[in-house]
Amino acid sequence: MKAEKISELTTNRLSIYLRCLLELRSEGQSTVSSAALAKRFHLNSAQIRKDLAYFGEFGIRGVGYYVDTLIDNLRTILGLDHDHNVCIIGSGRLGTALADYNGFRKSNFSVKALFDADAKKIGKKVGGAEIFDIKNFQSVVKRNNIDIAVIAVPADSAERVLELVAKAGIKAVMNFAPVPLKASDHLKVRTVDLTTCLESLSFFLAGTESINGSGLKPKRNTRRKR
Amino acid sequence: MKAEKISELTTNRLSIYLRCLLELRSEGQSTVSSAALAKRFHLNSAQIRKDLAYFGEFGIRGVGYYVDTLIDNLRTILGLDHDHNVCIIGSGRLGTALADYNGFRKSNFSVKALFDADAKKIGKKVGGAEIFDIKNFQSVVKRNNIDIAVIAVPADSAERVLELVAKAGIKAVMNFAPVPLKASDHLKVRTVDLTTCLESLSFFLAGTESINGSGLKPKRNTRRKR
DNA sequence: TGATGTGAAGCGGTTCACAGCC
DNA sequence: GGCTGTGAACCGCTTCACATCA
Repeated sequence: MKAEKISELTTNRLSIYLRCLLELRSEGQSTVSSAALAKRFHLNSAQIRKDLAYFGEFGIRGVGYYVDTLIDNLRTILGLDHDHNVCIIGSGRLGTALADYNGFRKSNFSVKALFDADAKKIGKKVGGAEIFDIKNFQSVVKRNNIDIAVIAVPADSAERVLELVAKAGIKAVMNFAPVPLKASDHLKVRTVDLTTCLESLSFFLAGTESINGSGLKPKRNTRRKR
Repeated sequence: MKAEKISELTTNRLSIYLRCLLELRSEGQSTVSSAALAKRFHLNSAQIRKDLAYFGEFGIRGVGYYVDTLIDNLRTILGLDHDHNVCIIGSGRLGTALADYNGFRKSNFSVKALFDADAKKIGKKVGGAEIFDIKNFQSVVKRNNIDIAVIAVPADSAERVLELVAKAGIKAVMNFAPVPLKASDHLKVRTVDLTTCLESLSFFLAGTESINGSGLKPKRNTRRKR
């Protein structure tokens, strides 16, 4: 049986839809049409309908969607109808910040453990979770029913850590190390690459400078033919 | 003059290529072919060539690319041939973690200031940068030549902060608030949405459970026709 | 009437495959 | 011979437009 052939883009949008619907519900709305949802949150109505229709017929023609039931359905689809236990590998600046970060603690995700190789850190607590020795990775993962791993180690350790994660049977990984880890079919990796993100912004800035400045393209030796 | 019609996907890849080339250089390689680069880092050779060719003819047929000169060219293209000054708005857990985070301090990006509305925080130092009152945003930005803003405030303040950022003339924004901020032509926003990322992983996990478990799809009321 | 669900068209990005050049 | 640069084919996602149904 194929895992799923629903693109990451779609699942990301489902998450956004859920968030939007929660906002609407908090405002007391009980139904919403795809058009209204789209206008309110700068989305595309056809895309909303298509994304949702992939999982069932949740809407009512002439009416729209019931906010409450659509929220329930999205939560089920996204696997948010049960809790997820998260571990963070690497308790440097980023790792501890993430452990402490509210976004991870809210909703259905709770950080159950951190890991490090540095003996001085082991045993300390960060945001309610203990730092364990990476040597005990597998047993701590099993004991705490951890199903999501966050990789927050330096680039050169990331590959090795991923193997460890895979061996422990974890199937979902959020990777903050600036390396393109290759996922297998049974292990999904989402890489959040802050450096790439910044450099991409820098590229954009380099382009705007030429607009505000001389009108020349930024200096690039870019004669098409030499 | 059009800003650029180069996709975000392309610029992200340019950043990756640069990183890969730096690694090759540190290993003493002086030339590399697109095929070798692709194989080594799990990329696609045609895509590498196409991405690079967009900016000039950097390669030599029969040889490949000179690592050194390609690095220089990529740095120029990405606007990394000069420094960028970054500010972080919101000095909560995430904001301070980012200020402290090495990834932001390395290379050409340096965090020059943080901002907050909480009087108790103002004046404190985080990772070498001071926390300023958000009221003085514009003047601090000007004084420090800040050209990139990181938004690390709660969702409900993000929109308001973005206006402030735009008004101060900043054109590049990295957004960690879970809201789809809409960028204008002159202001580029990159949103890093950790919640969406996690929920997308959760979706994937919900799908794999059916494989390991009963063979049934995860419980969704997904009869196509009712 | 009003909004969904969906085939079809459109579009952008990726990959192929090869002519052209070193 | 080897590898780049690039038109063309391909593929997948997005958007359109409308038949369908409450």
